[in-house]
Amino acid sequence: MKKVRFAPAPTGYLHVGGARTALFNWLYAKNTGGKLVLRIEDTDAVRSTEESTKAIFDSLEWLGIDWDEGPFFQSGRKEIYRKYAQELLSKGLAYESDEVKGAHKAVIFKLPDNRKIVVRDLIHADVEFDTSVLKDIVLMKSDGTAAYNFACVIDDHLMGITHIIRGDDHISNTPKQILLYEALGFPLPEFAHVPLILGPDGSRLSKRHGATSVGQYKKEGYFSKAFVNFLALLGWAPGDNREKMSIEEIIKSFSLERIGKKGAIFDVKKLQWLNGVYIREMSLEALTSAVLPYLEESGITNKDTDEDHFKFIISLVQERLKTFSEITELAGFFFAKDIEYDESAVKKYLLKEGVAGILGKIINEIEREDAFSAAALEKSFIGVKEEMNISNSKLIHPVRVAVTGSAASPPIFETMIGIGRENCLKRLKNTLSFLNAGKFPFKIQGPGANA
RNA sequence: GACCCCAUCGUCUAGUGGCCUAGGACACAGGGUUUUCAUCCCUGCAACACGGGUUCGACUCCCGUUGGGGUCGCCA
Repeated sequence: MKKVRFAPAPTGYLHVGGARTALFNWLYAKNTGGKLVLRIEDTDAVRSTEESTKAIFDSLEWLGIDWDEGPFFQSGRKEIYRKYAQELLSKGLAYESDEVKGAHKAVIFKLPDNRKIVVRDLIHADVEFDTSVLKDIVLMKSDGTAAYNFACVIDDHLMGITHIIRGDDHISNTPKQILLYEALGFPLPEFAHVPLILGPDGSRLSKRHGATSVGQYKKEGYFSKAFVNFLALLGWAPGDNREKMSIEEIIKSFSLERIGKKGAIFDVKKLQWLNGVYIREMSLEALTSAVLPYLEESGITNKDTDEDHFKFIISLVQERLKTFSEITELAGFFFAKDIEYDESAVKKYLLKEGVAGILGKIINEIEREDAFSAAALEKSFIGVKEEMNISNSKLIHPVRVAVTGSAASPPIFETMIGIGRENCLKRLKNTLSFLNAGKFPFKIQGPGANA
């Protein structure tokens, strides 16, 4: 039985690189019918925090990654590490440091001279190191806790890990760990070092490239299934051109052999596209509940809005959404008390000859008609069009800007129905008075916003 | 700097010596549908880093160069 592990240090939120490592481990376990162990590497008492641990659990849960054993905390296993350190000490393979840095004496592993260590890696070929380029390995720190390479080796052995799947950045630790496996008399596990996730400039993905924590992507309104799908395709490919894959399909096709050796740049554009694909396939119910928190948070939901009406509005923007959070931008005007206008839309469609007259006419037509349906609206629009002898677009565009504040919206009749008769009338009249006053409440353009 | 890893379109990748005038997806550009936007459809753009070998034949194998990345903590 294969057994893998995910072993994050709780010194910050779950990084997307860590998330992918966790995912690959999880996928490997699922694919082979093996087990996944979760181990929290909190030997650094100063930097490890409970919040981080919690954030990691939250993110793993959001991603849908569960584990079969653990979580084990290294902070609770000090005695175990101490025992093995003592063993190496008494065998003469390790020595105590003379440097006094803390309450204890650090225990350090003495490296053999000029030995070649070959790391057999499932992703890379064999990688050879010479011990002459390595330094002695700290086993126990002078604060009495175990150092990474030591705790890692002992735990991986004691927990029965058969395959160590971890980031590429650990490859240079591996020869040291192999030496420790040997010294301790532990059998060697298999290693698979997956390439790192890179930022747009090709260097390791970090904060300066933008969002790096899984929590951030959740917050920005990405659907966990889309995110996982995207992550799986970063450095791994099924080999048959599939892009959108269900988690079951991914599990079924997953293999270590198909993981690439090259670092992969995190392409947010592709994530957005994939997220849009998932959103378009969501049920209205699911999408509505996914999107609701964003509307509530920005305070634009209208409590009077009934469920069906709400869903109707969601259905209008569903295919336009790339992330859940965009709902406020795309559907905010349906709920807003007073709309703000996009400056360039006003210039383009409202500040034109005859627009005031056209808006006045459509107000009349709508007021004269009791019904407020697509059919009724169409009748009103045709009425104005014929009476004023104007083209459809001469009418539709100004009305759209008048009722939404924007030049882009879902189809005009549905949009108006979503806004409601009274609100439409009110906005039309407001627009008319702004037009007369020559002054509009313009939307503040955020950075990157385009008219 | 030392050691290690990596190298196909801008990006993610397919490709394991002939199937390659190198395939798909994202992005981008143009067009159609929608008198808006989005969706959808069509078209286009665009790559084997370079130089040597090996071979009847190299994107695929070997060597070198260049470029990029990672690691060099009593952090993990």
